[in-house]
Amino acid sequence: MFSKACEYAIKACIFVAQSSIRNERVTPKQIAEEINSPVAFTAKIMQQLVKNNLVSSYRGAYGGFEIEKDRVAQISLSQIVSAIDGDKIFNGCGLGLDACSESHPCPVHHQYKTIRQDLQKLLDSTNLKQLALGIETGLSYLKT
Amino acid sequence: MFSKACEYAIKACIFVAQSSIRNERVTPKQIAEEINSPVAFTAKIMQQLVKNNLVSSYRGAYGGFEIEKDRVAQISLSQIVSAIDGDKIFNGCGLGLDACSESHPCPVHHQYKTIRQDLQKLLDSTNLKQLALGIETGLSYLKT
DNA sequence: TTTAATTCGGATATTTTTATCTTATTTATT
DNA sequence: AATAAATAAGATAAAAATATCCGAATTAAA
Ligand code: FES
Ligand code: FES
Repeated sequence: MFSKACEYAIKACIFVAQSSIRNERVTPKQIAEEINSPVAFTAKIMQQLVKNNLVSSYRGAYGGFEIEKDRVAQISLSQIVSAIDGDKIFNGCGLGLDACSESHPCPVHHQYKTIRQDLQKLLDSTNLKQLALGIETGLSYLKT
Repeated sequence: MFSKACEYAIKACIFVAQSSIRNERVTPKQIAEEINSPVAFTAKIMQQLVKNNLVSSYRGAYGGFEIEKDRVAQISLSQIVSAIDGDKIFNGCGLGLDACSESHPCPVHHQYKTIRQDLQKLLDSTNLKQLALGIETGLSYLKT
């Protein structure tokens, strides 16, 4: 469904969000530890998230990554997925035709469209605040 | 969502089904032509489908691939997807945790579970006969 | 001003997926 | 028996995804 990079990105964002709510910046090392991911690869992904304006970074001592508190509830999963995996998942053809279209549909178009829309709705309506809260209250987990 | 191999497999199966209904066997070359895929790679995928008993193959002159007419309506997309991509898509964690579980859920577990189930229902309830008919009647297309 | 801690960027390495090539084997027809 | 047409199987290649490494730039604090 999502690329490994995207899975890491989502989990990383949740952890950063959770920390940011507590006014704490975090380093790639801390993130990797918390979400059980390779450090350097995670750092690369964080750079992409910064470029896409989903996460803020601060260099030097006492630096690290954070998400502005006010924005935590505004950042949806779909934004993160788009930033890392692009939007093929939201508008691409399920069978890999060059484009998904009503006028030249693939055999599974009608079925697939529904799933795709449901997925988008879901990712649109799920934000980092909700997810961070789930972790905070011990209802869900970022690693095994 | 699906791997390239799986996309090819689904399209190939639809074409083979359509041909089988007309009592015609098809070669990898014909399949590749029809679904716009690399021949040799497609041939490899056909082998996997044969191993998984979804498609029958016949060597030698007048050989090729076919699906027993009676089985066309019994073969669902989920069987094809399982054969090529495995069942991670049906029961794996959306964020890549080792296992998806109610007692140790990832942050998106509840949301993701719904999508996953909807997808499975859909793939379970869609069979090759329906899809081949769509192609046959010009309602859908296997390539751009 | 030095130091330590940090992100950034580019180069490189490894693994997986996608794709190709080549040879062997099977089979119907001639 | 020979031939031609086909799948099977294994080796190899190319591309993409995943992962690592290292040096440069930045920054707060000592
Ligand atoms: S054309 Fe394939 S999903 Fe729309
Ligand atoms: S634990 Fe992640 S989807 Fe169920």
